[in-house]
Amino acid sequence: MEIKTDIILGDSYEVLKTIPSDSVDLIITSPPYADQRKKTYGGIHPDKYVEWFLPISEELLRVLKPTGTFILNIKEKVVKGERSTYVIELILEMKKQGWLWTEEFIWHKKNSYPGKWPNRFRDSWERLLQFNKNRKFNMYQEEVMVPVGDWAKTRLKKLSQRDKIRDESKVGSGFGKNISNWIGREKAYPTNVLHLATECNNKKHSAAFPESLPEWFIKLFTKPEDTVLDPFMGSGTTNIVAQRMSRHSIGIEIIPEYYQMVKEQIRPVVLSLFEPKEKYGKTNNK
Amino acid sequence: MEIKTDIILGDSYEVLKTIPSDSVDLIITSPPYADQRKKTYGGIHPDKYVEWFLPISEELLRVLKPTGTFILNIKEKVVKGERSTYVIELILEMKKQGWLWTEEFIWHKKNSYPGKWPNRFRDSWERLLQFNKNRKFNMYQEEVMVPVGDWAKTRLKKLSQRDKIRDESKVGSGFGKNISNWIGREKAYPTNVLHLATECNNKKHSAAFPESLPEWFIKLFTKPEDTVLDPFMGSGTTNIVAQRMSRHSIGIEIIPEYYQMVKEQIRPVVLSLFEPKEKYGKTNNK
DNA sequence: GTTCCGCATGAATCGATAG
DNA sequence: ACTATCGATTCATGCGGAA
Repeated sequence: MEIKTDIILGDSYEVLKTIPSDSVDLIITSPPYADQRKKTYGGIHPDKYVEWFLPISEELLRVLKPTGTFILNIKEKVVKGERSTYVIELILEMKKQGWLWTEEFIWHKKNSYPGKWPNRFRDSWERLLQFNKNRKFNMYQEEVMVPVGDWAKTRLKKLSQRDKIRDESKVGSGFGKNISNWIGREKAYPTNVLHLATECNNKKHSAAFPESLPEWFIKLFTKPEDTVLDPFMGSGTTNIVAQRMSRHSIGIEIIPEYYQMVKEQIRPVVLSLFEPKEKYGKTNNK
Repeated sequence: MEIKTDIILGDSYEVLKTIPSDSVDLIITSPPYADQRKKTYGGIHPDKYVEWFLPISEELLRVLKPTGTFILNIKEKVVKGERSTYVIELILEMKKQGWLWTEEFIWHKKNSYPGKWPNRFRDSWERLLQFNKNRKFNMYQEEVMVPVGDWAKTRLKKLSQRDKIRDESKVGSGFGKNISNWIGREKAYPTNVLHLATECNNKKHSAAFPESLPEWFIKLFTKPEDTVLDPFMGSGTTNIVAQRMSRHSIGIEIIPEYYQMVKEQIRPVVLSLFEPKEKYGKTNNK
């Protein structure tokens, strides 16, 4: 079996037009946010964002298989003290195109960008909008069930006490948590809130998500040898993870520097296929 | 100093019209969601929801002080496998009324409703939309600072060793009740993600949100003797907390049973003021 | 007086069945 | 065809009773 990882240099909209209809199982991307990353993408003004994105989402709707899923990582920026509305306007417009707005996951960024402002706190979450073509789509829930170890850990952190306190607290009785409730349990289904830390080890690229993010959705929505697409590849996280997980993938990037960087990162992995199996090896240097 | 807690029986829109303009410092409410709580509130159809809410938000805009804040707790339900759009439509319409959509907090509900479905996970978050009249508004960030450090780790270790631990804090992430316990430690500002469990408390009536939720926003956006308004009072959580925190408050409720229940819960607390101090006594029987 | 175990119960959602 | 109701699924939490 050979996994094909197609890295394409060019404008997203133009390249998408060359991709066959109904050929992609999962689209996962983090497009340039409005007016962000000016140096690299030129920055799209918040007022023009929807207008700019709609032709692209139209093409994405075309290339996605009927059973496929589109995960859009996005967050509105603050303009003049107010949250912009381009994201929610985009949702409404994409529905008009025929997309189903199936779900909105929350990505809780544990280590959010530091800073202090007089009238707001640090922004530590982003939207992960799930869109589909049909009500029926492929979803492999068992693949992302949380194993005991991780689950118990996260629970333990938030655990308060095993000793109850009745009335000295304002909020009423304390927690009487029964440890046996989770010990011995093997797996549980996750929820629509994802707790992931942002990775800050990629100095070159301006806005990349952690590998665990595409990994989670690739596990959830695809099987090996399915095809994953990232129309705004950036540092190529999606494609690198997809290849490691034996999924075909396509990455589109307009900036030559990023394109080159990903190209070089992909190559050694391909070569390693001719060597003894090394599924999750350190062949790609992240 | 006497704290006034006004519990009013009646239709929200009608009662709001009797409240003076620019008189409220904080509005925090959780209106009946579309098609939810049918048994008690009749249920508003998703398609009619915006239309139903807009006259009310118009009045809320009038009664709020220029420096005040409106916190709206809401979440869209799933209809035919898709998320409804009435919440995002509401945001757009409220902006047309003159509201500023300042921020969106996420309430991460640790104990979300159970269930398993082929195409979605459990919904474990809700929106806490912040609206303002002006870009400048009152915000007392220091009041909600949370302790940082390794105390959680230490406690975790003790816990695993089955030592006796007394912990009056609700959770370690921004809603500790006895923050004074941690004076001397370093403190940090919270983020816009709140971690709270829903309270499944009284057998009779379920509270819309846990007490720590209004408590947090009351601390953040008001000072003692300010006025808090909840136009959909329900079980009166907001008003009970406001009174305990020495804020005047107004609660509006259309269901006589809830109205009566809150009335009875408020009275004993008021009376206790004439007795020796009993700040966090069992006067309110939750 | 503490700790542990069992159990009821939710601002849920889907699919099937009934009018 | 379109709404109304019901059963099944699932799990964190609070509480009562037992060890």
